[in-house]
Amino acid sequence: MNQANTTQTLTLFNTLSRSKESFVPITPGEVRIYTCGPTVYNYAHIGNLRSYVFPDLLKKLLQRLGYEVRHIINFTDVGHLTSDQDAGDDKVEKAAAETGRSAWEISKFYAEAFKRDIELLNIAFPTRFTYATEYIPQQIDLVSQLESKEMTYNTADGVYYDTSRFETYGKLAKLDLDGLNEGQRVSAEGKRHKSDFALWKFSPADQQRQMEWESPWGKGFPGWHLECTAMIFAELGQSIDIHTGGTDHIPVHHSNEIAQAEAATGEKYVNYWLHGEFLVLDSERRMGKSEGNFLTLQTLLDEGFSARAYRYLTLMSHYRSFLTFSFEALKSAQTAYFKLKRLIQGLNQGESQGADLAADYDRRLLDALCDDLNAPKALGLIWELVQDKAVGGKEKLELLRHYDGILSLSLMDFTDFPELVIEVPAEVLELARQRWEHRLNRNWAESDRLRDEISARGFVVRDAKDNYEVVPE
RNA sequence: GGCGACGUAGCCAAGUGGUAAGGCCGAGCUCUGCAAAAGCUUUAUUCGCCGGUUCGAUUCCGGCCGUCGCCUCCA
Repeated sequence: MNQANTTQTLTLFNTLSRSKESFVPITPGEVRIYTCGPTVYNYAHIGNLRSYVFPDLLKKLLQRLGYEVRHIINFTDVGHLTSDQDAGDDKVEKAAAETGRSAWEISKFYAEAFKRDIELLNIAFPTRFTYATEYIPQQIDLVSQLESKEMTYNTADGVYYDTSRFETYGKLAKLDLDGLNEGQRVSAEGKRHKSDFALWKFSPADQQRQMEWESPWGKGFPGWHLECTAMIFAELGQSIDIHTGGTDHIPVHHSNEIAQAEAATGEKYVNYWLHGEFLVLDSERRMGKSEGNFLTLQTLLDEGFSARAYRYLTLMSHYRSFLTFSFEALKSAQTAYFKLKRLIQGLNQGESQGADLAADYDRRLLDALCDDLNAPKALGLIWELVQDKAVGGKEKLELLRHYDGILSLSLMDFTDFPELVIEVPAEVLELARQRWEHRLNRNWAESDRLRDEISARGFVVRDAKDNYEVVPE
C-alpha cells in the first residue's frame, strides 16, 4: 500500500498553459484550494454538482499523497445579475421578490440545500464554506486598493475596473478583446471598454434593496467577481495553489479575478487553474438554470436513483470531457454500481494471495488518479481487480478500502441496495405469499399469473430452494 | 465575428505510433416447473471522411464533414 509521500508525481491540466503540468505546491507539504461555489438563488442542478466532484477527488488524492489541504468553497449570496452584463436584477433579490421570502432567507435556504446535495454525493465539506456577504469589508478594501492604484473609474452606477490598465488581461482565456461580441451591444452605460467590469454597484435611487452596504463610494453592493478574490485573500492568502470551477468561468469570471487580484498584489494569484467541463443532455445541449431544463439531485432520487450512482456516473467520464447525461446512462451506472458492490460484498477477507499482482494494481490505480484525475481509468481498474481470480480477497479489500477513500463511492457500504432501502408494500407481500402456496401445489398457471401482478406493481419474486424473496424491479 | 472542444461498438466511456480498458445492454450456456438472481462464455479486423509522414496511425500533420460550448448571470 502506498505510504503518504509527496514524491509521487501528480500531473494536472492547467488552463493557463493548456497542458498537463507536474504539481508543485507553493509551500512544501501544503496545498491551498479554492472552489468557485454556487450562487444560492435556486437549487443546484446535477450539472452544477458535477463540478464539485472533481475538486473532491483532487483534495482526497492530495491528502493521500500526504499533503495538508486547506480548501474553501464559497456561496455567492448576493449581487448576481440576471441579464446584460452589469445590468438587470440581482438574482437573489429577484427570487426573494417572487417567493415573498427575504433575500437572506433565500440564500440561506439554498446554501443549506447545496450542502445536503454534496453530502449525498459523498463530497467532503471544505475546510470552510465562506459567504460573500460575510466579507463585505474585505471586498470594499480590495476596491480601495485597486482605486489607489488607479485601476478603477466611476460611472453613474458603480465603480468599474479598467481592464485596459492590466496588461495581460484575458491571458487565461486567450481572449481577443477586439473580437469580443462583435456586432452586439455589450457595454453598460458609461463603461469604457467591453471587458471592464463592476467592482461596486450603487443601489438604485428609486428602489430599496434588501442587501446593501455603506461604502466610500456610497450605498451599494459588491460586483460578482470581487467576492472570490476577497475571500481567497482572507482565507488562503495572496497566492494560492489551485483554483477550480466550470469552463464557463474561464473568459469572464476567472479572467477578471486574475486582473483584480494581481493588480492589487503584484503577485501571481493562482498557480493551477482547473476547469471542469459541462454536463450536457443527450442532444449535447448544456443544462442550465437559465435554460430552464435542469434536473436536481432530488429529481434523481424521486425517480428511484441513488445519489451515489450519480457520483459513479460522473466518475465514468473524465472531468474535462463533456458528460452526456441521460436516464439510460444513469440507469446503467446504477446497475453497474450495485453490481460492483455485490461482488465486493462477496469477497473473502480470509483468502490471501497474489500480493505482487495487488501491488501492481495499487501502482496502476495511483498512476491513473495522478494523471490528471483519470477516474474512468481507475474505475476500470477497480473492476478488473475485483474480478481478478489471481488476487485474494484480503488483498482486494485492502486496495478497495484505500482507493474508495479517494473515489468515495461507499464501495464497502452494503446497506443501500435497493432491496434494502425500498419497502415492499404489504399488498405485494401478500400476493407473493399466495403465489408461493400455489407454487408449492405446482399450480404453475396461477403462480405465474400472480408473478405478473407483482411485476405490475414494480417488484420481482426470486425463488430459492425453500424460500423466496421480493425485491424492487 | 472571435476563442475553444469534441466525433472510438446499440448506449456510457478510457486509451496508445505497433495492430482497441472497463461498465450497461444484447446473445449463448449452466441453474430453474417457467422465470429472476447468480456463474461461465461471447459481442468494434476497427476508432467521422479524405490525403500526408512512417516499416507501421485510431493515436502525428493537413484538409473536409458533423456536433457542441464560451464570448451575457450560469459549473
